[in-house]
Amino acid sequence: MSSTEPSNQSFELMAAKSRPKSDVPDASDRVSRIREGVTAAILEHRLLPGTKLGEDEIGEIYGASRTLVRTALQQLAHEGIVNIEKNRGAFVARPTPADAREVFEARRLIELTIVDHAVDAVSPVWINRLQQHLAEEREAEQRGDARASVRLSGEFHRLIAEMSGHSIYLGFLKELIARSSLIILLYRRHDTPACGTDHHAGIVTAIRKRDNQTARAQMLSHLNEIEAELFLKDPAADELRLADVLGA
Amino acid sequence: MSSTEPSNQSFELMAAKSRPKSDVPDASDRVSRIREGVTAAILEHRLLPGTKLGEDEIGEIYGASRTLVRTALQQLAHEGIVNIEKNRGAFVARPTPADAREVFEARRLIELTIVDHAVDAVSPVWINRLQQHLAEEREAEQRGDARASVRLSGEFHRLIAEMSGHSIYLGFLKELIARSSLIILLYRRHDTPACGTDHHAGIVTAIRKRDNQTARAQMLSHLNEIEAELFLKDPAADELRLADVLGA
DNA sequence: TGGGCGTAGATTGTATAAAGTTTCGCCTGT
DNA sequence: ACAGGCGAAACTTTATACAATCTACGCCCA
Repeated sequence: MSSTEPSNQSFELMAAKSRPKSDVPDASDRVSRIREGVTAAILEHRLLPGTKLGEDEIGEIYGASRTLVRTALQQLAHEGIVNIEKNRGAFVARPTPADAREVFEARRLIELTIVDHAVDAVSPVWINRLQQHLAEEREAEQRGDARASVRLSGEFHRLIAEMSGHSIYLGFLKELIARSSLIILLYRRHDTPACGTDHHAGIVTAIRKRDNQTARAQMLSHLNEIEAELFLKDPAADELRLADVLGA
Repeated sequence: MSSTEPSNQSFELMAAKSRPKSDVPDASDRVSRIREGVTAAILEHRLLPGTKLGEDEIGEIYGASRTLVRTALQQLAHEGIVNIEKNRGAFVARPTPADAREVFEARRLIELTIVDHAVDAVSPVWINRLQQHLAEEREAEQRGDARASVRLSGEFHRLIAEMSGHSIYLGFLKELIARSSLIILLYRRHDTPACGTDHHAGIVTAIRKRDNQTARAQMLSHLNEIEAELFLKDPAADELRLADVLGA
């Protein structure tokens, strides 16, 4: 369970195992399919905050009944990237600036600790996987594929969390990364240069050298830089301000 | 949203608002009712790890259809206190010693930070509420009410998290507290003296004095003491060892 | 007598239908 | 012309029925 090698995910194993004879190939876990599809869309900035996620609509896309769609949406709501309003439906979450500050504070706290564990767990296999990931990031960046860049940038942090072997931190960080993606989409300043890949490379180097202090420092400055690129004033839409001032 | 006063929870407001005419008094949110009922049972050590949570069974208890029960169980599974096995059903989670170590490490990390925020947010209203809670704890302890003691002990930590005004830490800590309850139930050494109330009082005193360092130190030693009372060797049941060795 | 196989019962997974709520358009009255 | 209210459509929520799967008991055979 706390395997530190970059092994296959457990749910993949379970999926393969529990597919005995059904003629539908994806019968393993269709709700996971939906959840990961929507999550990927959010991480790649294809789904914008506030977008309505109708049950029929999604169900038709994935060929699933609303029962399955509903469970997937509830899981996403628990992860904080979807808001479910009673009798209204599910919407892509719209984090407030206050949420954004909380998310980044939590990321600093958790990811600095994760980096420590990652340094302890360093191995050739992991270094290999990290550098392979860096290559993917660079390639997407050169290709100008913004969507892939955003997604890979988040996956880098998740990779280090997996490397730490700390499943609780990993779960927490998954949530924080997904919310960060929404936050960046909402509040990033207009002209943002290619972010992160160099920082990521520096973090990997420090981890490879088992340089605890440098790795932490690099991660901290990386997160701070991301947050510094944000403009955390009241959201652009005026309705939001109204909702904040009057309602909750 | 980030109100630092001990106000009512937002969902309670929503519940009250969306109860216009229904003749059923508990119409607010029956799935929450189920979820909180089961959670309370776990926190009070009435439900033991491994207990089967049949859908029909729970549905009959709460007078709800399986649809709602299923929703509640899925939420609990996401919080890590219930395991759902495909085509087998839901069971109260049985944390491994490795899980226990992760939970307490995460609690140390998060609760030390939460205490800092709580010191910043100190106010007469909050001090009042904390001391009122301490009184409840002492009373339950004198009364010899073990179940109430366990529950209140967890609620103390949640209270400080609410005081910090950091909703993300609060959500994380809720999960960790619930899992801690299961861990303590599974791994606590036989003879355990009345735990915690004195520590809790010390923490409140330090917070009241805005003594940052002392508050952190008290919280740290408190958590360490709880973990020290645990015997984190392989679980009593041998099947568990088998499952760990062979399966995952 | 012990083990393997098959069927029956029970339980969960999924889909569909009924019920309740919200929203939007239209119509009427001023 | 505009404000307010009524009504229908769309959607979510909840319940129920059906299908798939697992567990357990009993029978048969070696």
